[in-house]
Amino acid sequence: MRDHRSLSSSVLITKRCIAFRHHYHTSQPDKSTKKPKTNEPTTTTHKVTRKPWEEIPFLTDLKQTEDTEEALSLFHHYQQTGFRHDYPSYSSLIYKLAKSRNFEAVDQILRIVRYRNVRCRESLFMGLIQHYGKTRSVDKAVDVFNRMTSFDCVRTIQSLNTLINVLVDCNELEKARSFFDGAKDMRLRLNSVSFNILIKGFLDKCDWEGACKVFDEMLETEVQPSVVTYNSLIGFLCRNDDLGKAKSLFEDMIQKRIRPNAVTFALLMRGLCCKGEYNEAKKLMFDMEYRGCKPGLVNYGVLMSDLGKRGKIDEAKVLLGEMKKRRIKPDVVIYNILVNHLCSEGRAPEAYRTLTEMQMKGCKPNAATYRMMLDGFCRIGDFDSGLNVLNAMLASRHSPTSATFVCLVSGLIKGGNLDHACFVLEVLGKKKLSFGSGPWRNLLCDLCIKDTGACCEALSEVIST
DNA sequence: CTAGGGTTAG
Repeated sequence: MRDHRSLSSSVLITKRCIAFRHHYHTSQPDKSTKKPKTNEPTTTTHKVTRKPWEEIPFLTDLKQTEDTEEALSLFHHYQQTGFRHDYPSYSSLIYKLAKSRNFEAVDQILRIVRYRNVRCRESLFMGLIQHYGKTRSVDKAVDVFNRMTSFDCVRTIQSLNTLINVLVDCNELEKARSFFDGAKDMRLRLNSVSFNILIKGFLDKCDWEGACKVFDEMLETEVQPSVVTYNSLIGFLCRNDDLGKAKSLFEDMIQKRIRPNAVTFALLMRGLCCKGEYNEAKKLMFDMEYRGCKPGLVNYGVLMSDLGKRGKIDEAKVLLGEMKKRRIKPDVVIYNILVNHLCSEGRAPEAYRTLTEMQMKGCKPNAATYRMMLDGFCRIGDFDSGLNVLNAMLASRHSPTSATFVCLVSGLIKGGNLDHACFVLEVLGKKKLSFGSGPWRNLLCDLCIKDTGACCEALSEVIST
């Protein structure tokens, strides 16, 4: 019972935020809104630490809108009331639009930006290139890169690296290479990051030789390899069970006075774990400290996930205690390791306690945490708890996969909890999510056994949309 | 901007 409170209170908080936004919204965006009355509890409690840009009313409002259409109309509304937008306005809006994949609107705003001769920062375009990368729109990403100088923006090696990275991630290694080679013509100087990205590209294709060639090229052009360079290579070798070569690279970097960091050791530790040498890995963790490198979250993560994989979750929990003793604050990933393995072993209630614990420690669960937790409850057939997690999840603006939706609805129907099944279906409909006809048929079968009208209506409603 | 413990999607 106690566990449920923290989740439902977060629902309440969100509701308050919405109410607050509504209030703020309807008032006129002139100077009077900038300084709200002091007896308004919302504004005084919400903005204890106020960032400078939050003084700008448009940005304050924009920050609280989730819908892109709403964001756009807000933008135009401010403009009509005589508010003069400047770079912070444009860039925040563009970020928001790009994040929700509304690229037509992005272009539209960019046209205004160019028309008004607003000087743009490089980071804006880097963000855009990355967003196009996520949608695998390679050509659009290249296009942004080519056009950015026309926005009175200085292009540095950072944007080129961003583009090369997007190309590599989109499996366009040849294109990446040609931009890499074109750096000189753009009067940009390749740095270690550029090389590291290319090396990653070859390693992703399991082309060790290719990666080594780039590495040699790096040395020839006198670009110093960094820890990251070595970590990429060592990581690959450890993943592919070549610990011997990894160790010699490790020696190589020390000889070159490039200091290994916590990640380097984590990679080697993982290599050891993969070979079943957990104890050696743990020894290495103590050894690293001796070598002047403090163990961090990554290192504990390696050990904990290895224990988890082998079903020794309780030992992993012991490590959690060890971390706390050493004043290393566990983060989401560490908690997720526990939640993940607890759930897959059918220990969902325990995982749930872990989830509430992390919340109490001020560590916010993320999409993965909620997904694992919800799936975990579905797995053991505790659909009411699952529903509870779903609510918390929605309150923090995350969403389950449609497979999970199916599982949850089906379970609720079978348990005779038709009201809640309807609720979940409505959520599904609102999210405009859907799934194939197979799952629908199964749901209908479940329903037919129970046979009720209300849920049938909900079903057909979702089907029709 | 690059490496990394978990996971993760239309």
